[in-house]
Amino acid sequence: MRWEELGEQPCSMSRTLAVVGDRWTLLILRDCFLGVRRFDAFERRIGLTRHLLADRLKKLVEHEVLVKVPYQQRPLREEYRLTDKGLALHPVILSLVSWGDTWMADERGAPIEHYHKGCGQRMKPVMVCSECAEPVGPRDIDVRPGAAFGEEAEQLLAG
Amino acid sequence: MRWEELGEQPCSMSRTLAVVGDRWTLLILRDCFLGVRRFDAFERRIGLTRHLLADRLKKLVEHEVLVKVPYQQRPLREEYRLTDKGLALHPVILSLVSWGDTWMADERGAPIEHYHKGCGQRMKPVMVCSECAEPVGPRDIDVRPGAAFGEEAEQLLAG
DNA sequence: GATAGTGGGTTTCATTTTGGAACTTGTCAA
DNA sequence: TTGACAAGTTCCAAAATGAAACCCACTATC
Repeated sequence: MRWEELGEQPCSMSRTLAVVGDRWTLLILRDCFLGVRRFDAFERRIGLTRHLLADRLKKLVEHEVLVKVPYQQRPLREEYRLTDKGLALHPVILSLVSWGDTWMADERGAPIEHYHKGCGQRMKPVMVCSECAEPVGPRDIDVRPGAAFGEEAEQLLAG
Repeated sequence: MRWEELGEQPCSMSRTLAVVGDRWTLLILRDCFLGVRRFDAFERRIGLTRHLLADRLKKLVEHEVLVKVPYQQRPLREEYRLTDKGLALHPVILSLVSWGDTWMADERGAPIEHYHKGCGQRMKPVMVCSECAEPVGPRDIDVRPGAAFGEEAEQLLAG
């Protein structure tokens, strides 16, 4: 399967990965959430080639995860900012970082610590149910084909 | 930067991506959470080549995200199961799927619906603070270099 | 007014990674 | 004896990546 086909699958995960399922893309987004906005800042921080950086940024703009906003005229210079669609990826970044903190830390502990501005304490993100606010684990969720996806989804679930 | 270097960065996100930052790997993990365990089931459902599937499964086993468990002798057949480390990736999968449900759905709506076994309702996952249980958004978190990472992290944050 | 620097790219080309398809191995069943 | 099944491995062409050089519009410095 190719990238293009991936986005056409009847699966929200495949469609999401068609947009962000690439190590560089996710590192770019991590930096966006830390406030990085300019081409050369991404390049220096992430250490990927200009070639790929240009390509990934273009794709993120096409998918409306980022927008180019001019910050100076003559010469025209534009920076990249998260859209609402992009900001909505926050839980993805947060859960990736949190897993790394817990399972990939070396003897020195987590490289970066997260503090919740609301309560001031050092925190970890926790996933809860939108309806009853209880934490949700791997065994707590029932997956059912969406209304309009009877057949296709049956097949997927039948694997 | 190469894959190998990625895992050595003083960044939990990089380290996580060194393990799961690949579209195939994440699709494999999605299926694991749906109960898929066998080589040929992954192959049929995901549509990737046996070649790559073997490679990705091997890496996931090396990183202790999956374990091989025999389910029959003569001929020896083994299946792949999530370890605790692997189960801990649930929030990652959930947040990826949830983003796709919201931002990549077509006119037919989400392909799969999630129901919380605890309360029986259709749900979305929400990220909250482990300390005060309030939802956390992109602007609600302060990021500070971990105790032992003063210099390295300063550099990263300075970008 | 020549020279160097900055920001944001594009081009070129060798090296890696993928995709596709066929082949292997151990075992059972017809 | 032939076929099927599960879980891989091997081979080769096509696509993606990494490294480095080049380009362009301006500004600031000598």
